[in-house]
Amino acid sequence: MINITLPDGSVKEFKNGSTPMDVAMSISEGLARNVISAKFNNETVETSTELTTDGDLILYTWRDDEGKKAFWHSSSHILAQALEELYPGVKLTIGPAIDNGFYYDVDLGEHSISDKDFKKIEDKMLEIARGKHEYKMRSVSKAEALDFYRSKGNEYKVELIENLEDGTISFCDHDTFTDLCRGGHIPNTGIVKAVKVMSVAGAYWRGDENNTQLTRVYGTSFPKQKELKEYLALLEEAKKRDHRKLGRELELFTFSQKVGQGLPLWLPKGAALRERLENFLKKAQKKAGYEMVVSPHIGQKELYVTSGHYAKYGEDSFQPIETPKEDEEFLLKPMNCPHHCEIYNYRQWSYKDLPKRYAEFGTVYRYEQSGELHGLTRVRGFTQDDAHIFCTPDQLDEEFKNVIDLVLYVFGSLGFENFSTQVSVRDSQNPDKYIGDPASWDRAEQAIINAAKDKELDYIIEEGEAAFYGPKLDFMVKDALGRSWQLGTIQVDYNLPERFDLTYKGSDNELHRPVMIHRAPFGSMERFVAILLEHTGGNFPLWLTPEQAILLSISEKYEKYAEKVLNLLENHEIRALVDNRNETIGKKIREAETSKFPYMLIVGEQEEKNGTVSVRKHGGEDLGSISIEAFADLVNNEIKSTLKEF
RNA sequence: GCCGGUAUAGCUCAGCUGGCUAGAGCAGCUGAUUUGUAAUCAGCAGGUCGUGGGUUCGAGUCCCUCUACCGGCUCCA
Repeated sequence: MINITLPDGSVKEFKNGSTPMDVAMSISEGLARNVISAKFNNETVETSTELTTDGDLILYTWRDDEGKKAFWHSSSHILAQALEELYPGVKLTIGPAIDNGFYYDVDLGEHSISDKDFKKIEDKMLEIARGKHEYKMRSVSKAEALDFYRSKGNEYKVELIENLEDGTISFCDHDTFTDLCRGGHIPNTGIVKAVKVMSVAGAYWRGDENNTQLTRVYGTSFPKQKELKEYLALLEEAKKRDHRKLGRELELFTFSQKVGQGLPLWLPKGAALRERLENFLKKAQKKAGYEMVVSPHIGQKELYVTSGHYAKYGEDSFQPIETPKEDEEFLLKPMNCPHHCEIYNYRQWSYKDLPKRYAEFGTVYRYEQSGELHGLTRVRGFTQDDAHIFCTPDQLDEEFKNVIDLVLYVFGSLGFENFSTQVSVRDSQNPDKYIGDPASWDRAEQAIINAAKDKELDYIIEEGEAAFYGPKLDFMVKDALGRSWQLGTIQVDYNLPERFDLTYKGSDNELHRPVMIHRAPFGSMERFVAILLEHTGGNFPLWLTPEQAILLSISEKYEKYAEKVLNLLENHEIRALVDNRNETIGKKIREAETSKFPYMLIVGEQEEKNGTVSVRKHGGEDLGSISIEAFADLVNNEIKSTLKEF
């Protein structure tokens, strides 16, 4: 007999060789019907794995993340079988579960898949699923595994197996299909009731662009048809929050084929919104002891040779601008730091002067590869809310923490609550990728981790994600479709002070090297506005939104009164518009709703007589008829409650 | 940059296997209507079908080039 400990702490005795499914059955028939995967002593097992020792068992259903993982992993086997049957000779590589489904990377050889083929693949998958084939794991020797895939001519699996240790290799069979697999499946294929091939894409073997490009087939699956429908509806909803769509509808920005790809054009409303964001940050920065500076959009090539950026990115960048005079070369500035270093260098500093905090909304240009451009989140010309802090090594910890406070203030004021933070450190395997001495790197990485701990950030450490000149702390926020984007960033740099020979006079009357912190709470104005659009669905905080109210006149008789109210609102610094068109009030309200005006002020006979406005909130709430002053108070109080002082 | 897809009016989209002067809704303009909390009615105007080339008696439709956009991969100072 063996003792199985369940998550609630209870211990039950089972016959040696009982399976997780047997355990589920002993608890309830309902659980047995729903259990689709399990962990035993923290290791993923099959529901059919025979347990032969005492241990902790967790049973998972579709409701658990682990259950979904098993479900989608198992679904990827079905996809692989379908692809093998439909495209003879296809070579399978890897096919994991991902956030909302799964994919399989395959080498199709002569074949190709386009969205017209999706239905065919889905039908084949469903046909396989309906066969209710059990997933059966078996151990194989390395030699056996290699033989199997060599005979199939699948060099990818052979490569994978060659990197595995003999004795740890297993295959999973279901129906006529066999795959190299570590395990973690649902009991049988029949549990998969709904499948959808989402898209195909190219993906490089092992993520290296020098390798063969494989075809990645993305899919998702569900235990019920209804859940698939709901998921697809959710995706449709998310598309409505896409910043590219909202940006056009709200007339914030546009792109032009003539101007060029990745070069956004800000429309008046978008430019005004940007200005409000800038002023908001400028105000906080002033309190935090920053000074504004201004630098030009180009700099001599030599500047970037000094900074090291030219060696690193020169070839893959916008190429130098040549002038009529020979031997002059200028680069569009890809970042502001070298300019700010030279600003620091304009005179000699004492340790008593530090830290110096130079801030600039600096527009930079980077030659992003064409396929990487994406709305406002990835562009070729953008404005960073940049600042560089030059401080003594002693001041680093405190300065870093102050910057974290500023970033948290910015995020809080704009309602970003679901962000994660990432500490990016060196890739220990590739020390050559980084410039600067290892001891400085160690110090900087430690300073960041200490600050993150101190500020109780929920952070993860990512190896190999550091910039080539220093480690960083990034604030990540997801867009409408769940893709993660870096917004705020704080980076420590020991390298540029060295390269630009930055110094300060210490109390010992000797010259010392300052430490530099790069930081941008928004990251870039473009990306920040994009993500903010998707988070708010275009319903910006009242202090930021383009127009806070729209006056809707019932008929032409009340035009004058509407204009008068508009003037009064302007006196209260409320941004408003008048809709005096000859349209029904119903239509004006409908359009004001779709245009996302936070407040609609209806004015007609009653309002004119009493000197009031009838207030309707976006969404339909009727606040009744109130005086202009009362409305102004309403707006200003709402703003005060969301926008605190730094 | 790579793989796959898309491009028709300001916006959202029809236009089947090639065959009369390329359609609709919304937006716009003109007129009627003077409206009380999500679409008043009528009329008008608007498109070298992304670009350049090719096949064909004939191309929005088929083929190629380029450009831009979309989903991924790689990249992201």
